[in-house]
Amino acid sequence: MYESIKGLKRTHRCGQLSSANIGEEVVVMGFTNSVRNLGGVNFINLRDISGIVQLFFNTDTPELYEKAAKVRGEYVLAAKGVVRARGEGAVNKDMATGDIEIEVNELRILSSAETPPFYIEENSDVKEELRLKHRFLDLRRPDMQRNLIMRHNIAKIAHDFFDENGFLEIETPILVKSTPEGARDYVVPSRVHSGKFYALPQSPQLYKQLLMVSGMDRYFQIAKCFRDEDLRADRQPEFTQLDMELSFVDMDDVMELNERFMQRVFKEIKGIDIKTPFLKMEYAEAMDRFGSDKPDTRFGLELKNLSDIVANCGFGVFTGALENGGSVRAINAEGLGEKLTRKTIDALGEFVKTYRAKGLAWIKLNPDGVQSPIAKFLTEDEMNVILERMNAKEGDVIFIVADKNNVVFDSLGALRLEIAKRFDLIDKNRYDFLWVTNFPLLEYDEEDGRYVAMHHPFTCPNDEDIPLLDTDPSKVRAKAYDIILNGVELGGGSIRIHDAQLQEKMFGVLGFTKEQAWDRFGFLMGAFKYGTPPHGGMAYGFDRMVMLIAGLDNIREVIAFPKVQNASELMSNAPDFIDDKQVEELHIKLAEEE
RNA sequence: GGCCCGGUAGUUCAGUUGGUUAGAAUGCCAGCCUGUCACGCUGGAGGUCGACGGUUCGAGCCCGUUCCGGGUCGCCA
Repeated sequence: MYESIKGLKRTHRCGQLSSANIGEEVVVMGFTNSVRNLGGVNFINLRDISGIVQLFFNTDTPELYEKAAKVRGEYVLAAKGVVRARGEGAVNKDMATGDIEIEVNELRILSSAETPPFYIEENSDVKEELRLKHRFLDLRRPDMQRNLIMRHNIAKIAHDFFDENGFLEIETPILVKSTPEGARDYVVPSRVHSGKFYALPQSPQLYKQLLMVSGMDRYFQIAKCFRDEDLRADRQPEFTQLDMELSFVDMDDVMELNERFMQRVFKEIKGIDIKTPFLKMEYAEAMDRFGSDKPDTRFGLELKNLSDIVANCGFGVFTGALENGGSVRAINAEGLGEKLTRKTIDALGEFVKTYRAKGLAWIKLNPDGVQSPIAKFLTEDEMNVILERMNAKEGDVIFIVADKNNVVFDSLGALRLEIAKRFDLIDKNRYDFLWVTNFPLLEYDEEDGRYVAMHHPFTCPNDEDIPLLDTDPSKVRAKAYDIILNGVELGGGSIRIHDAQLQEKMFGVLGFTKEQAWDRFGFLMGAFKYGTPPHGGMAYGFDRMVMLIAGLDNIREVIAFPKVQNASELMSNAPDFIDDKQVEELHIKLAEEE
């Protein structure tokens, strides 16, 4: 049963009303947040996206009172009435509209409601699984509404900012050609072309570069992207990029523009002044000092290389790692000696094992001297030089990992963050922006036995490194840059190759034959032949950006309808089986059930 | 694919060494109540202990398998 809205026009949102409206007749509509019927007088809190306002009923108007008495939680109501001040002692200071109420003279029940499976309230501690099954109810909660409002506001700033800076928003296709490089593609079978498939875009990369060839000059888009890879707290298979590309620019131009963009976002959303220019750090330095290409610079615990000191020591684990081309590196947990009990140190040892480190050596500087399981392998001299390099003093604990470089960096980089988190070393009020630049262009893929692009195959090498493509590709650095905020990769980009020959050469280094390269990317290289502006750009992980600015640590909190860990959607139950007829039309055969 | 954590009234949780009829809070339903705002008071209903199998005289608890959810490593150009 429901009543018609006919003839009623909403005049205010609930949260907009204040003592300034006293005496006005208003119409509000919303959800029933709570009912307090005292018998003879009844208060209903009505909620909409703007807030909550109290409706007043009593037995002076018996029919209205009876009707209001039937209202239950989440009923959708329209109420017409007069705003009035609450009496002395009836003011609720904890409520934004707590000094007023609406004395209702007309009530319509626009929709009744079953009792929801969980309370609609802020800071709900209900299991996420249940929230996601009833996401439409979860999104009634004020904190979720705030998150999506913030997301909207950031998107609006992006539209304004890029518009003001000469960018055009242009949509690129969702059904695209599958590209072999990079993440796994989501594919869509073609009905018209038997045996052929579209892919969903991992990013608008090729199209935005073609738009530069087209002379569109500056492009941006808030673009849906898809990658068929496993999820994380900050990763969804379907996600949103804030994507841009600019003609006639070099790295500095892209970075300067984006610093102004971030400055504007932080000013308007959080009222925070961000200082520019941002710190810039080369990839090699970031790895060396922080063991990460996205360092959190809000705290110390920097890595130090001990390889030269222990090169000839008596500890086989160290010398073995060095003989295999690895390194021995360490961090100093300054002043944490008392908190780092044997049990905690053992736990951290287990922690680094998840990053493939075989063990975690440690040196503890107790008041009564040095304590370390590896002390017996080191000469007094070696120990002293280590302590000196680590600036170690009483109360410190030094952690050492020896292995292949990538394992040392991964495990110590992660250990550094883990210690900071455990012992609360991070100033949560800081916003440390950082550009990481000069990435290697290529990395060697042991599995495939060839070089793969670290960023993507369209990234331009540093001008002075181009000759190295023929002699030592691993040494070539790229005109690539990532923007890091508090140790989280907000986005990244590069200056692109805009020359067909150089692009062809790049594919050659990646192990493509000329035929393969032209078959897959010919439309790009062909386009380059007709005159191409130098161009570059970047893309932000938009969901992640909103998450960080909202101070959250889970991306699902800023996505209206996210997917869960197995990439399904609990509310609609996607993905699901399709009709046999659909399968047939698509010319595909399904594997027999096992 | 690996590792770790979780699943008990609608919800959030407790449940001792394996032992009577599985509890609490809150929500829900009914009655009373004219200034509440976590309204109050009285009463009531509400359970496939994720599922399946095993051990046992006896399983929410132990064992195995499996499903679901979370975190993470691999993966994510």
